[in-house]
Amino acid sequence: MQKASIGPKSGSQPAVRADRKGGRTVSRQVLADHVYEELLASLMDGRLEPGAAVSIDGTARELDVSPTPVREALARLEHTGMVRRVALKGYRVAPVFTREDFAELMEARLAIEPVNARLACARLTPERFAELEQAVEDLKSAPRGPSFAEYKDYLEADERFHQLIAQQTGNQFMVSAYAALGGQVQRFRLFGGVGITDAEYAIAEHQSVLDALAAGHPEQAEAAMADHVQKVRARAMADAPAD
Amino acid sequence: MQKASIGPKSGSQPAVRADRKGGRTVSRQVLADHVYEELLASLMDGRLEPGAAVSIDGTARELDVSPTPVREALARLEHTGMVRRVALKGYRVAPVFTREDFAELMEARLAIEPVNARLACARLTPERFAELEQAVEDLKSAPRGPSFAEYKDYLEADERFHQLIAQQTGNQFMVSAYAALGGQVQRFRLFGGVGITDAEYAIAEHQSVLDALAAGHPEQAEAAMADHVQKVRARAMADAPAD
DNA sequence: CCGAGGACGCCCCTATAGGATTTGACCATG
DNA sequence: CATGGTCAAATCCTATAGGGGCGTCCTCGG
Repeated sequence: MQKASIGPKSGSQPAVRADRKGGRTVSRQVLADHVYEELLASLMDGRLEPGAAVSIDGTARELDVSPTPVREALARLEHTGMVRRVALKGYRVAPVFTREDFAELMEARLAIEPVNARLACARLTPERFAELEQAVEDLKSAPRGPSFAEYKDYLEADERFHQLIAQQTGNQFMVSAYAALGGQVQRFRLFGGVGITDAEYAIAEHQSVLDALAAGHPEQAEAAMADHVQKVRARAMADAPAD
Repeated sequence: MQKASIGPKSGSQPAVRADRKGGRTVSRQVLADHVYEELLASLMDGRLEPGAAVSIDGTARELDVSPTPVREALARLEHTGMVRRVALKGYRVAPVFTREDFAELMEARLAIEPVNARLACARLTPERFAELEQAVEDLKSAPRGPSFAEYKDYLEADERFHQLIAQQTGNQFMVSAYAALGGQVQRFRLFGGVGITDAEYAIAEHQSVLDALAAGHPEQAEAAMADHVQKVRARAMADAPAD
């Protein structure tokens, strides 16, 4: 192994590296975690396209690690639905969504996200509310060019908003239920062809949710979120190529 | 390695075994899958108690495999919430539920399962309905002794009923959303102290859901399921030791 | 044109080494 | 005698290296 990188002298570098951030040891990183995050980032920003093979050995070479941590990272990743595994054949990036997949995804979001909004309303703290406001601000100010790279920030803020609400429920199960969907939603935003036309309306809808939360009206927040998800679905079903 | 089991002569047995079931090759099993299922079974039927350490090396020795497939199995298992991992410290079986955890779990079920019942109603096929009926029958006929082992079948049928409804939605995301909760629910049934007193009422509630499905009334099915989950919560919160 | 054969790549798993942490015994001290 | 501290062994996590088996692709000869 050992490509042209900082080569340990004999393949026995310390198994663990104390990653430091801001001069303080954050939490000792394990190689598999690093691989996981690297793969996740590639998945989420479109570097790894749907259907592409994710070779264990290849990834290991690329990241200059042995296959074992890559296997572990992929095993975790599989559970998110972003990669699929076929025994003895390896991993592939999950295929693009069909219209049916998308409809199912939105149906699931519709079951979960309005409830999240309602629950979040009851437990909202000022700090968390500020974070939500920030996310909406970022949505408004993010550049929205025609290429993916140009509105990556927009997508990121969108995802962040929904994630924050899930976290705000204070319910670990709702958080992970949303997390399971959120990754897919984000991937769909990238590859499913959600147009930028989405943005103008979506911002207003996010604002409505935020307003309801600010006013402390759980039912209204729930309704606003349901409305948002339904409209996202309607817009996407209209825009998306009839596959 | 190599304990006193059917010993391959030099540590190079075929990496793959074509598992046969009913005379036909089902799908070639990978060792990691076997380990996964073994661990899952231990977790679900109470052999592995909450808080217990799940050593990689130890499990490997016990199942007579090398650590690598165990690592992979545990990595997948972690995402189910049944085991927790601390970097460089290893895996432990997730701790017992607190009252708060339980409340959160039921809140999440309340968000997801009634929706499942409603969706399932629309897409119910006769075969699947028969399976649901069977599950309720099994609930009624399962022995309900005082020890865990004696009403294991009861718990299994209970879990099966809810799982079938999730599958019946035809929505992959709802299936996995429920799956994420189902494992925890099952574990709580084992360790959380859901009494057998639960059974008499629960059977009637399941029957109500089934009736609504049979009648083809989605809203009624949704309401019946919501009612069931709420009552399960109420009974458990009353029974469970105030921890 | 086509089929056989070999080379390559990949998955899966074993064996094993290194570093860290815990355990337990043993000894010195109050 | 009890107690605390220290050092060594055991245990565990983490990661690497390597090998077996299988599929695939490319080439080369008919």
